[in-house]
Amino acid sequence: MEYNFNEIEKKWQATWDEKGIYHVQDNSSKPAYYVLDMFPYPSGAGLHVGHPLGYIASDIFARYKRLEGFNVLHPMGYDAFGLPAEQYAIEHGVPPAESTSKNIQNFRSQLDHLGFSYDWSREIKTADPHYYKWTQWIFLQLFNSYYNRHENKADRIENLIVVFEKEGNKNFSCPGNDATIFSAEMWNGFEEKMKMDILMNYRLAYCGYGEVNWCEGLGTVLANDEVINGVSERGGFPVEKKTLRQWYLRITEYADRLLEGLQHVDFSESMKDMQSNWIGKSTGAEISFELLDNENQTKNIVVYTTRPDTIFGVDFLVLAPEHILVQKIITKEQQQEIEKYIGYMKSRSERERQAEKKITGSFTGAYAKHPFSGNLIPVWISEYVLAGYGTGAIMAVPCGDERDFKFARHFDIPITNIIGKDFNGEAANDTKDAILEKSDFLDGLRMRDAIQIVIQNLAEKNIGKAKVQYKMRDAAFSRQRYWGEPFPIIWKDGIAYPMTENELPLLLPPIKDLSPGLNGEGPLANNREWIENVPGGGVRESSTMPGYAGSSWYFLRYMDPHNDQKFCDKKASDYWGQVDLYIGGTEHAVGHLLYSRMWTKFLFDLGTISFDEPFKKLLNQGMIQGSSRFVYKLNLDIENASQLNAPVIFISKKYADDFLQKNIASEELENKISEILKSYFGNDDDQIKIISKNIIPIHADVNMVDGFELDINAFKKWRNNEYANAYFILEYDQYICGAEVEKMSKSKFNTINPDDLVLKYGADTFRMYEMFLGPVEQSKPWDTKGIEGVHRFLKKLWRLFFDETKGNIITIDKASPAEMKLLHSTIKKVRDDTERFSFNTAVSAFMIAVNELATLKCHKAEILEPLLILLAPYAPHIAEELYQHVRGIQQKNNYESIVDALLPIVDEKYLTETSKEYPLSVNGKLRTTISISLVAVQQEVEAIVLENDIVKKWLDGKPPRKIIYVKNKMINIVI
RNA sequence: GCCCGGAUGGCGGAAUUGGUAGACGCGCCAGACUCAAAAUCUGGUAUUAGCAAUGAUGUGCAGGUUCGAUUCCUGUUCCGGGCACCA
Repeated sequence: MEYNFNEIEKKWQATWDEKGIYHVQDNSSKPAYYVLDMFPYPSGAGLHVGHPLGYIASDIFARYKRLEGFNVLHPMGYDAFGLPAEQYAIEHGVPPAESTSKNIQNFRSQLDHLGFSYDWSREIKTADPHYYKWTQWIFLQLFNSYYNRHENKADRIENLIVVFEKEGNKNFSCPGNDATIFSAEMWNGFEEKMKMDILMNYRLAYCGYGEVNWCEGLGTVLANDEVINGVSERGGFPVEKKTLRQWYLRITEYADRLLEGLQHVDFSESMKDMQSNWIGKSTGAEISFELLDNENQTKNIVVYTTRPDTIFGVDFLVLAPEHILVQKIITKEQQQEIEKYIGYMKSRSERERQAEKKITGSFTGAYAKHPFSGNLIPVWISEYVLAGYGTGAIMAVPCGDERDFKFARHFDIPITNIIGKDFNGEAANDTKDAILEKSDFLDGLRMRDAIQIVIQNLAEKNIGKAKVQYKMRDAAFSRQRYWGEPFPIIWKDGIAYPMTENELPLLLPPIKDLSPGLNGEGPLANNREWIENVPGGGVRESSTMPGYAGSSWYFLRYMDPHNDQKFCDKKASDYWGQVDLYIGGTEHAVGHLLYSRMWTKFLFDLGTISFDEPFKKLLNQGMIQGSSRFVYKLNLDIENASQLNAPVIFISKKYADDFLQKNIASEELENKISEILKSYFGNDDDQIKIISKNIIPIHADVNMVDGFELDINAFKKWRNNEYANAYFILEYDQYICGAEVEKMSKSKFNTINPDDLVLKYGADTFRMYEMFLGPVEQSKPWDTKGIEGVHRFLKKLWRLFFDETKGNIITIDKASPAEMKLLHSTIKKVRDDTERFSFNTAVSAFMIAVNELATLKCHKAEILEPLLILLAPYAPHIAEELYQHVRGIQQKNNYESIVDALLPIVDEKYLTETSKEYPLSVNGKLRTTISISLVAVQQEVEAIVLENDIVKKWLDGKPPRKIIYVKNKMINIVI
């Protein structure tokens, strides 16, 4: 009987499905465990071998936990809203709903071939109204909430209104605008519109005007993390700043908790670093500098600094060019120059400013007074100060800050040195450990220690205060797009009114025209019927929510996916709790992971769930890169090219490399080329003059290349016989391709479709091979070659059960101690490895075990049955097939799936030996081996060793200099 | 520029707490079976000297700590990822 993996896998997938074996209930006497994959965006390209890596890892772990006796929640769904479907609709006229559902079907069938244990009854799609009803509901909760800074949690906006009516906002400063201050009487006297505008500045989901990343190419606004080097992540269109009405999430109110929460989750250090860098907390002080004003009334410039200790080293102030005060403080003499500078600055794109860091700036003519010394300090403007961070103004300390130093140098501003010999006059020194000089009351203090003293002093004089700043901004939450959740908001007289819960879901209307609306509005704005069809008057919000809206809470929905009364019943979320293991790529480090952490904290604040971190442990799978192959096409520029077409010639790697390096063809290559030209042009070869030639590497489909050797016949047929008549210059009778590791993508012809591999080797082989490739967390290029090795292993396993001629060879003989030892050491190794996510070494352990059993000719059910259960998470189909076979042999014929089996446990008694040979070394140098009982304690070991004849001889009567080390592995004597 | 991670045979990688470096797999070499091929099996495979036993060298590079370092420390080079005028 042969290992017919296709048949076996089909059979068991159908059986498991039929019996609903992976459906889990929300209550069980078993402990709960939640294993989650980052759900995919169902792109049209389908799955390539990179996608399943994380899914396989999570499936192994879910199955493993199930065998350990846990009630495991392991669901899957689709992040179905998003830009690509809309782009596709614009280009091909297929409605996004249609293409998305087609892509989902395709994804599903690909996933099904791999034998995953998802509970598909819990499948969710973010574009499904039953789902986005609750996305809209959560948005309404955010809209109807503010952040109570005293209690450090979100609270209903009604409660804030009650406070305003009683005492104004003196205890609840406005997060959207510091300058908003009012008393109870003022509040009660405000018009409705005024009140709503003020409340908008408190809401956790709010609408405001702000500079946004506007992408003309996509006709929409992008989040910071969707912009890469000044162009859009998708499409690569240029992105510019534009002021637009936008919805935002006030995530900055959660900055501290998002930072603090990182200490309680098991994320990799680099992931935590990325998040905390993104949040970018810095502590420092705001300091107010009084302006020495000429005409207008006196104004203050408030700067933000993390280094108040350097206050006496301030040589000038710098404002961001966009700073509101700039226009008010410039002197007549400087007016022209400043305007020229601002004009210049506006001409510079974001990209230019990032690319070339020029030192630019202009003097305003104004001076400020130093808060302590009273010295006059010139005020400058410069683009290196950002309007959006801190107060948009800084105090420049050239001796301590590199940028300030360069600026001072460039504009010949005298530099004050407050750190003596620690400043060499050539470069700034940002140390905190220098002793301060020329610093009045700070003289002689270490800078580090001076910080608090300065802040205290400033506070007493009421000219400054300690201040914490964050780099993170509020998250832009609206898109001028069609394919997203509509906002449940009605605009009436410039006021945003939330819809009520029972009006949800607000359905996304099907529309044909997806072109952008006027004035930066989305496509929905063109659908007047929908926009204006509002009972009670008003118009609907025309923008839609961004891609991350639906993905910020989906992990909660899986716990209670069909509930139409609540987004998730608290009983269900209490039972399942946090996601125990979350697997996905690092690319979501600062986007999705930060937003879902915020939403979870918010829902926790509302009391709707009992945990405020969504993911207990995060495992980042590495990317599987493509290993691209190149062929080298020779471009010939020949005389009379108008009449003659040059032949298409491909050059093997050796010659091409040589050519590309030296930029000139070797004699050997020249000869080969002229040979081809001769045969191509026949007798006319005298006429052919090559003017120039160069080589262009082009991607060849990796599926036509074996290792590095091109299958020339397949290549000729490629792309409708495009190169059917091409010539090939070979090396050693082979065409050798160039290679490079790149991201896997269709356009690079380096994608490998898992379906093909599953067909050829089976899902079990594929699963194990992806794991065997290396640590899950590591990125690595795909290489199909090694898959044979894993496949051989499974065939070998099969032959432990079936012989080609004899058929079944399983026996119910008693196992020998050696066999038991092998079994239990394998159980131990595999369990340890699986628990620490070292799946590659676990696969190795299986290989060693099977090799050993084959050598021992061990076909005993007693050994093989537990081994199969152990293997089931990795290779579920073959394990189930053989397991049922073994149980049949043992006459346990009632069907019980291996899925319901219990994982074998390690019996230490088979692992311990009574004595062990230890290597014995002298001064680290291996000398001999010595047999010592494992139960011996340290003193005994010493005695045994010292009694050893050889050792005695070495020691020559003298005692050893150092104690003997036994570390379960070796013994060493130091003399 | 800053932060984080990494570097081990021809290749992917292993070495879990400082303790016999190179497990396992690929590839390659030789052999068995076969008319032959495939499949399968057996042996070999870091470098170097040697017929061999064996010796020397060896985990990017230069040092250090230690009886002993792929592992810890200092410096340095290269590669990958993230952030980027954040005061």
